[in-house]
This record gives sequence, C-alpha cells and structure tokens, in this order.
Amino acid sequence: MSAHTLCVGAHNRKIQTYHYLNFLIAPLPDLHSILMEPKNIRIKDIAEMAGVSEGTVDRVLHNRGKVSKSASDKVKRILAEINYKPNLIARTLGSNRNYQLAIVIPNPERDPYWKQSFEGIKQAESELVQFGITLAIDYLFFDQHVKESFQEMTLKAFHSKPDGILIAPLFYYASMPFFKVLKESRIPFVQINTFIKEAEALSFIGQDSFQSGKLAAELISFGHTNDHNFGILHIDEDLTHSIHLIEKERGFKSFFGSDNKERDQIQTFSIPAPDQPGFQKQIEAVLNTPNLNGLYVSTSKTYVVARELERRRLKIRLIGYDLLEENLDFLRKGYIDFLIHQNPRRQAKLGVRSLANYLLFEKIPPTLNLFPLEIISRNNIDSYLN
Amino acid sequence: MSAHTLCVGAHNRKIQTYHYLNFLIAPLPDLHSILMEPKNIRIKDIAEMAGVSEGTVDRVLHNRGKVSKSASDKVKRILAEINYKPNLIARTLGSNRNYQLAIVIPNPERDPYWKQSFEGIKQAESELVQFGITLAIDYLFFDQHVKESFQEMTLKAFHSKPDGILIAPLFYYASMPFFKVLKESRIPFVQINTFIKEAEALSFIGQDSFQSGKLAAELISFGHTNDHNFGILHIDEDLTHSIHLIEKERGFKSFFGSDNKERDQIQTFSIPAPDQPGFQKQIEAVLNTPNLNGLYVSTSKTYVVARELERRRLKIRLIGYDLLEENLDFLRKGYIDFLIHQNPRRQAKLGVRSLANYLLFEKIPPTLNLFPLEIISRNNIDSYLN
DNA sequence: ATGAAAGCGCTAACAC
DNA sequence: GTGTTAGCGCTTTCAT
Repeated sequence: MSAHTLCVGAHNRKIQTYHYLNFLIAPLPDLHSILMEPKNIRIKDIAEMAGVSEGTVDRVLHNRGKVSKSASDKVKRILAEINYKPNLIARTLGSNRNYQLAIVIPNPERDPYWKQSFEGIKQAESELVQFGITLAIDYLFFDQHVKESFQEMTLKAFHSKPDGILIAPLFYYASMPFFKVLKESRIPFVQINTFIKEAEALSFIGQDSFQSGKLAAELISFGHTNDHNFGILHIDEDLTHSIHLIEKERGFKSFFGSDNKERDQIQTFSIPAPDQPGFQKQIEAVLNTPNLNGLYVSTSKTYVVARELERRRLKIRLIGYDLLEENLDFLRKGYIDFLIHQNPRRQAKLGVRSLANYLLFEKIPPTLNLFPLEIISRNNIDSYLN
Repeated sequence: MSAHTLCVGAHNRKIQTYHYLNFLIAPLPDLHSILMEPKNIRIKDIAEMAGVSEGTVDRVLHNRGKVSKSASDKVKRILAEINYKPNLIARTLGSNRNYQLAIVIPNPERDPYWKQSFEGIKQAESELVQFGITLAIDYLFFDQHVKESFQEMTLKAFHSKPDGILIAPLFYYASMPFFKVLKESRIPFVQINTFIKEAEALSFIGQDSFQSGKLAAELISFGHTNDHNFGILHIDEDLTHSIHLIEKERGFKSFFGSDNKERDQIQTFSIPAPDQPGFQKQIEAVLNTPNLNGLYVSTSKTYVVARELERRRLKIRLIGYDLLEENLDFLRKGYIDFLIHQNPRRQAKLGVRSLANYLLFEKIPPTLNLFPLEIISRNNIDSYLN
C-alpha cells in the first residue's frame, strides 16, 4: 500500500490535501534507517592507524620534513589506501595565516570595463572575509595606454612580496620580464583578460579571442543573404602590443575566409578616441564606406559608433563588447544588435578565488579557464543585469 | 625616485630585464608598513565588552532564549554598534550538525535534461563535502509525465523530515497542497525550473519563461525582412499543468504582437513524442505548413525536429533549448540556429548551495534568482562546454 | 625525529 | 539565567 496507489484517481485539490493531512498524523516510515555514514577519516585516525602522532602525519602531508623514512612510509601507505580528504574548513581555521595579494590592473576610475573587474575583486574579497579568510590585497593600478606605468606597477607588485598576484598583462613585451622574475621567485600569478601563453601562469581566466571574433562574424552576417560587406573597427587602441585584439580580428576574418570570396569584403579600420583630434573625420570616413552592411567594434567602446549612427539616423548591423551603461542604451534602442559579454566582473572574481583556493587549500586551478562567449541582445539583457 | 622614473625611456626588452634584476638586489621598499588590520571582532571580545560570558552572547545571537532582558540589551547594543560578522568557518566547524536534504526532481535516467540537474546536485554535494560539510541527501525521483508519481515523491520527501527541500514542481496543482504543508511545518524549500509564485518558496531558481519566449522570437526573426510566418511547437507535453511552457508561448507571441500584424503569422502546434503513434503524421503536417519560415520548440527536444529537417534536407530557422548531446550535433550541422541554454546543472547546483547556506549560515538567498537567458550558436558552443 | 599541547572562533552541553 | 568548558579537525610551537 504505497502513497502512489492511494493517490491514483484523486484528481482534485480537496482530496489531495486530505491525503497530506492523513500522512501528517500517520506514523512516519523511516526511510533513512540505514544512513551508512562513512564518517570522514581525520588526521587523528591516520595517526592511530600508523602508530605515530598527529604531528608526524601533518609533517608527511605537507612535506615539512623531519620525519624518519620508516614513519613516512607507514603514513604514506595508509594515506594512499584510504584516500584521505582533509577538512578544508578545519584547515583554514587552524592555520591562522594571512595572505598578501597584489592586483595589477588598469585604473578602474578611468574605464568602466575595469571598474567592473575591480568590483569583482571586491566581491570575492568580501566573500572570503565572510568566511573568516582575510587577504591583504594590494591594488596597483596602471594607465592602460602607458606602458611605463604598467612596468612601474609590476615592479611595485613584486616588491610588496605578495603570496600571489592577479594581473591583466595588457602589454605583451613589458609583461614577459616580469613573468620571468615571478617564475624565478616562485610567486604564483593568475592572468586575466589577455592571454599570454608563454607566461606560464598558474591560470589564465578570460575568453578565446579568436573564437570571439568568429562569433561576431556569425552574428553580423546572420540572415544576410546579400553581399557581405563588413568592417572591423578598433577604437583608441595600439595594436602593436594588444594580442587579443589581433586575435579577434583574425577570428572575424576567418569566418568569411573559406567560401564565396568574391562577395565578401572585410575591411579593417583603426581610429582614435572620440576626444582626440581627427576622430570626427575618421569615423565619418568609416561610416561612408560604400555599401557597408555592418561594423564589428573590437572593444567595449561600441557605444562610440552607436552614437554616431544615431546622430546620422543610420542603421547598419553593429556588434561589440560588454555591458557598459553606454552600450546598454544603444542596445535597447536598436543601434547595437549584439554585444558579446566578456564578464570582467566574473573574470576578476574568479581570479581572486583561484588564488585564494590555491594558497589556502593547495587547490590547483585549471591552466586555461575560458569563459563562455555570452551573446547579449535586447531581449536577454535584463536577465544578465539581474 | 620611483620605479616609474627609472623605467621611462627603457623601451626594449634587454633593458627592461635589467631593471628587474636591479630591483631584485636593491633594498625593498615596504609598501605595506601600515596594514591597519581591523582585527575581526570575536564573540569573546563582545562578551568582554558587554561584561557577560561567551555563552550569553551566543544565546543572544541565535535567539536561544534564557537571557535576561538587561544582558540581552547590552549585547544587542554592542552588536549593533560594531557590526559583528561571525566567522562562518568557525561556525561550521563548531556546530557539528548534519543536515538532511530531500531532492524532488524527475528521474534523471529518463531525461538528459534532468540528468544535468542531477549532476549539478552531485557537484554541489562534493564541493560541500570538500569543505567538511556533510549533507545527507535523499533523492526522490518522479516520472515527469505521471502526476501521481510526483505526489508520491512529495509525500516521501515530507516524511523523511528533511531540514530542507529542493524541488522542481512540474505539476502545478499537485504542488500546491505540498507547499502548504511545508509552510505549516516550516520546512524551507527551494524551487527550480518551474516558477510557482504562490509557493512562497525560500527561493526560486530558473529563468523568466515569458522573456525566454520573447528572446526566441527575436532570434527566429532576426534579419528576416520578408514575411514572419513562424510556428511554436510543443513536443510531448501536457500544457494543462505546465505553466512555464504557456509562458514561453505567450512571450513568443508578444514579440510579434504590436506592429505589422498583417504580415505576421504565428501558429501553435502540439505533437506527441517521436516514439508515439501519430508522431510521423503530425510532424509531417507541421513541416508542410505553407511558407513556414521557422519553428520554435519550447523544450530541449529540439533535436526531434532537427532530425526530421535533416531527413528531408529542409532548412528553416530552428530555435530550441538546452545543450543536450543530440541538440549539439544539429546545431553544429546548421539545422538548429540557436539554442537557449537553461543551464539545469547550474540551477540545481545553486539550489543545493542556497539550501546549505541557509541552513548552515542563516544566509537568506534571493527570493527570485533568475538566470541569464544564454544564447548558444555554432560559434560559441564550445566555450560553453569548457 | 617525534609527540604533546595550545590554539583558531564558534557551538552546545552542563553545571550552578 | 549565566558562566564554564569541552569539543570540531587541523596547524604550529615547543619540549624532548
């Protein structure tokens, strides 16, 4: 006589409710009589099994040395057998160590994109504090257009002798010697945003720029049955050291590469920031490209183009990056068709978490943590802003 | 004499490297002399400040009663002043309580979508175990097509007397009495997947179905300059109790609602599962709809349509849900244009985490946790599969 | 090289 | 009502 049979045929609310009440007063069948708790093994247990003290087990676990071969062997064998899982909570409580982190990113005050990264770091920090983990975080902000300021900050970061570093290595060549030094002094670091393979970072967190460009190409040409005449536009960027922008461009072009070459025309433009002399003339020239069907802006400065389109009441496909306030406006108005979300906030948050987990729990993060390429349109934007 | 000035003008790698070495042997400027550690306040400190014992403070913190008004007042005032943040890690270590959870979801063995949910739960569980938190989880799987089996499982869940419940309330009417009982017995529960407002759950985790339908409409018609002749297709679903499918449908239609009524034609179809009699005839009829430009499948069974399209070498816009293996194939081949990702894995994972945080840390989750409506296409799919 | 013991901050049982 | 105290599992220091 199971609940099932009882319920069959009871198809209206009244009767169902009655059933519930029925069960409330009925004796409760104990469905959990056999709980089979595996009772987690503690260091103490291992010590007992090996006939040594807790201290010795701990020394073996952490390779702190000062253990005789025989003792070490005994412990290690047991460890292998039982698949010991340390209680991480007890671990952090026990070791009252404080860790120093250094964060090297562009100044969040000067760029909304990096503002979001900064917020992500703050978020991760307060999360950790909640759990009783206190990291002393040192912020080194550089000017993303001045290589020397980047270099200065890497130096400062290094000299603060941190236990770990989170860095956005926007300057390729200026980064390499820093990474080399970090490697030598065995300071773990996580890189976000810009992927530098040779860095041999503990972890890279960001997106696949090539694929990102390819995705932009798919979106810009989706449903386009006529000619493919598109432009890729870099705004206020020095391409010589920005590998990830070059990658985006490559990806974008690769999408059109294979077939229908005769009908595809992809052009690259590079223009200064809107407050720079020459901007107006150059954006004018770009927008006046004959038969231009769409533009792909390689950074979050997409709104710059949207603004010009609006001013001219011009409608072409426009694809760009990131959920900045300025971009959202134009996305809603229809001047931007799609944004690809790079999620700087989550990148940074995860970066800090990775470092914390590594330092506190010896948990090794994935070498490559590629974020999803999130497509944002007018109708899912709100679901992203939660 | 800052690092900055030293570096200016040093524009090639050699010299940069030299700089680093230079600094390595130079005396290290201590940038962290004033660390200003706020030294987190402990219960012990509060006890001292209030001139009471730790026990009393604890009783006040947790409303355990047995505290004189005067003592309680003193403690409360101090608490308010200093903005006490308990050390959550110490908390879990200290209270060695074990919590019982009950999970009520469709059988993961019979549906790949729910398989992913199940995996999310497992993931959350193992994460928690890692941290020394052991939840005893009770799985109650029901048949998503049989209301009675759902009812049976809710009863079982209730009788296991859990500390919290995670439930996918697929059956609207059958859910209500259960929620009522849960409310009466003050058992907190989190609902995933299907939103039932009246449930008054601790938290709902899922997507905005209406908006999801609207997004599908945007995607299905994007770049379509000609007629809008689209169909919405429910496969193997009993709409009478599936509010969220009805919502999707409403959202989809609402997108076309306002303007250009004369050129838009939106039809609704409902067909049985592919292994049911009548399927072939009915899908045939759907695909033979004159001038059909696209189909929107309301569930993860999108591949069913894609398969039929492939068989007929037919290409129309196809939008559907979720990253099932079957769907991915057709997305890559181009028979599916976009998938909207509902992320069942993350929904479930977060559900368990919410319950755990609530029970262990008294952390109240958001009443409404609406997930982003993730758009998946051929070119970002890999970034989602990581 | 090894073991004993004192914490880490909080909980909960137990005297008074 | 209130204070004291013994844990929770691990780290770390200090004798030995």
